[in-house]
Amino acid sequence: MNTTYDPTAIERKWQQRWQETGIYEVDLAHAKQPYYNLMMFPYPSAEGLHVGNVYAFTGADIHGRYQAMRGKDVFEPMGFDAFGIHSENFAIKRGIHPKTLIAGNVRHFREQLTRLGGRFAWSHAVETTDPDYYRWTQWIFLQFFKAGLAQRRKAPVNWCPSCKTVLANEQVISGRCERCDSEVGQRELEQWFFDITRYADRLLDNLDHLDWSDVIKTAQRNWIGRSDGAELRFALVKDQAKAISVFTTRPDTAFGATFLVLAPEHPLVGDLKTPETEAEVEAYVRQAAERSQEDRVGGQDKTGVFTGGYAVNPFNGKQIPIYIADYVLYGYGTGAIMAVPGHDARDFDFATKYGLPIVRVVAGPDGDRSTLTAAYEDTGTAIASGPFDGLPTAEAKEAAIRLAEERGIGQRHRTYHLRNWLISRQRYWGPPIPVVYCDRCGTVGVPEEELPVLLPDVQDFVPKGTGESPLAAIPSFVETTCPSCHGPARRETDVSDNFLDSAWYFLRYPSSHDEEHAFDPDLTRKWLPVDSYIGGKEHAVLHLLYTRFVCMALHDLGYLDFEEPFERFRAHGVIVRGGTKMSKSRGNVVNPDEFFDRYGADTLRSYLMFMGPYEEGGDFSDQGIEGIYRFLNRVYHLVRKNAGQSASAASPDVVRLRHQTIRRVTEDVEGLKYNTALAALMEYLNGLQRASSVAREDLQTLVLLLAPFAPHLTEELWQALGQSYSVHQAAWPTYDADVLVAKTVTLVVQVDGKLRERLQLPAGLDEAAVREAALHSDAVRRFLPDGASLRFVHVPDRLLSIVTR
RNA sequence: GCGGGCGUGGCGGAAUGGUAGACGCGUGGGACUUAGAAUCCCAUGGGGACACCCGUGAGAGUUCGAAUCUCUCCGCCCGCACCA
Repeated sequence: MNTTYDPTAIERKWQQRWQETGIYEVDLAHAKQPYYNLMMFPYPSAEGLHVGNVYAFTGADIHGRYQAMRGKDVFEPMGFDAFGIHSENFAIKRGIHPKTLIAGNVRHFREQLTRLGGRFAWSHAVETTDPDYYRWTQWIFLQFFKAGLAQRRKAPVNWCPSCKTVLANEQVISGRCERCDSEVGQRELEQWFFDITRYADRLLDNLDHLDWSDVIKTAQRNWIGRSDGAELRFALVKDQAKAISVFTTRPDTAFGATFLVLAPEHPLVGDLKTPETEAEVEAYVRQAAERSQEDRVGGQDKTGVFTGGYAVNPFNGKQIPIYIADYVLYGYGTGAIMAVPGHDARDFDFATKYGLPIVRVVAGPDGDRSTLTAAYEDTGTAIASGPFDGLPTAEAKEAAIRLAEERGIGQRHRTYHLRNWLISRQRYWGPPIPVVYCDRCGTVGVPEEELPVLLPDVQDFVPKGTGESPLAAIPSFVETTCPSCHGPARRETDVSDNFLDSAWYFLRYPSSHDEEHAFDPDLTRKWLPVDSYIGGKEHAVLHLLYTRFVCMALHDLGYLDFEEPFERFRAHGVIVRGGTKMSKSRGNVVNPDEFFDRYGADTLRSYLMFMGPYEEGGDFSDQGIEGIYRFLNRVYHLVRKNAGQSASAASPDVVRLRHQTIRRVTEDVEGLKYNTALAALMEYLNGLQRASSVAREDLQTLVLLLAPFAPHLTEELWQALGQSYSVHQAAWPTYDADVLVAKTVTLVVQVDGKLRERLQLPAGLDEAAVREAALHSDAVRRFLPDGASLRFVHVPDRLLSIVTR
């Protein structure tokens, strides 16, 4: 008998059997206990599956396998997110058409995912680049267009000079392009937007009820960035009919507003300048336009110039000067602020630099009214504020808003950090936006029956940087007829953002073969919302926010009966190596293929899960993986050696250990604490190896509990134990709480908080008996002063604490 | 600057108010072997006058009892960042 553990042979054998028997496919229409187990589908890069993907998918797959053994009909689909700038840029670099490139990458990814041993329902795989898929991406665009949620308008937008396209706000990271790290500039362009800001309140408020990792909820709350305050109008001195609107969260400090500041791009700047200031103002505006976003934001030193104009502070009637400065952002609020240097640090800096008056209008705690040496930004009591004097900040805010509304100089207002979603891209590799421009009929949506608008198969797909997509250079694509009047018309040549493709893929999985609908109403009702979604934190405000928005909008349009797509979302951690992030430049990237070859998928899966808590990630060590490999070897040999034995009765200790292990592993797997689940299995194995005899049931339990982690090895051992195929369809073991109760316990005795004795006692003793036992111990008595009065704290079966003080 | 997380042996980590360091790596010793590999067994936080003391980033506090709760400080990681 060959008893060597040969992962390569075992894994190949069972992968083939799983495929032949289709055990991971689900009868979607008739499933009794549907459980939708989702993970973030990958971007099929040329480098192949990253170990980060392996980590993410393994953790989610273990969850799916566990749910299946709990009797759920688990649907665990997989797909490929293959449109977008990343693969397009790579294709340009290599001079290979992205279509060719992606096909090869997808093939490679599928092989690797199969080697990983995931329980994927491959018959429902989707590829976002498939016309049968993006046809429905275009369909969603059209529904939004018809509902007025998709609009084309001119706006200042982020422009990546290297990718030669616009970017959504979420794709600009500290002033740089998310994809290529180039510095992003601003351009005023006509673009397509999805009006996600209309949903800002719902996107924010729904978070309270979602079972999601807190990190993600916090990130979304911050990104949406709702703030409540007022919009106030300051009339111009020169022309009382004109006013500057400002947004403030502190209307209570309006009496302290000693000047106004406009963003350099503000439309009223032209009206304000005087012959004396004109040259300086124009120079500043020009300079601001040239500076990159990063430069403007980076420097803490504030710059600005006086426009020459004055406004009236409507609260105290004083004339105050109007400045322009680039610390005020055109894109936020109204692009203008009332500067309250006494109570805002930025305004304080600016006022100090340009010698502007600083007035205190909020007294600090204990009525502190001293002269300010720095901005006082906390709350307090209003002073020097006319009718608001003596009111605490919160009340003064309300009073100020009321007063503004009564006098018609402003109103309550709420604003958001969230911007509308810019979805058009001047690129080739994406779904064409299904719109036609007609001189007579205007902007017309492509009729649904004409979808998909196919992406033409062309040789030259390199972006030109003219602000137009490469598609604009293809007359056969551009020239068309108007669907409405049949006259000559031009197609939209921009493609949609890659994040639109991935904002609905999980709706498509169950309906992947449906040619009539984007998603079948019955299947969708049965399978959605998703039961469990696991993915990376990096998508906290990109994918996860867009997805929620798309579902909410589809719900409002009557296509979905839920508004939140993911009931439960868990963010997994990040794998590092040697304490630092893996990157090509550091040369510390783990190539999964190497480890599949050397140890097998079961070992790599288990090791990745053993490195640390799944939600926190871990440190990959080439030596550490040996420990898991040894563990699986020991499991293999123990089971093989004892498989033939009859179901002999095991010792009570082993029985209790078995039940304890079932409980620990079950609870840990439920809580994604895979590292401690494996530790419990190791302890169990150690216990079985030490035991004089091992019963059949002990081995079966070991195999069942290990099955989600090491699916191939356990399948092999399940067969060796004479059980019927498949271990992955067997029932998860249960434990008996009565068996867990130990007959003897180790009871710890503390004297004044220090551990002095461990007593082996029968379980369930009352306090009097425990005291008696403790006071008989020399180790305890030694620390008890003569004649001291003693106090006792008793924790049954755990501890007795004796206090002498 | 704001928000979130983290800080425990040589290393990854366990313990979320009750035996600090489970489990694994590494290391030392032993068994088996002609030898090695593999495997198995024992030991492994520091100190020590060995029936003890110290120890969870630092300091204080609450408690019979704190890695765990509270406050202050230091350090690291992640997200956002002149958001009015």
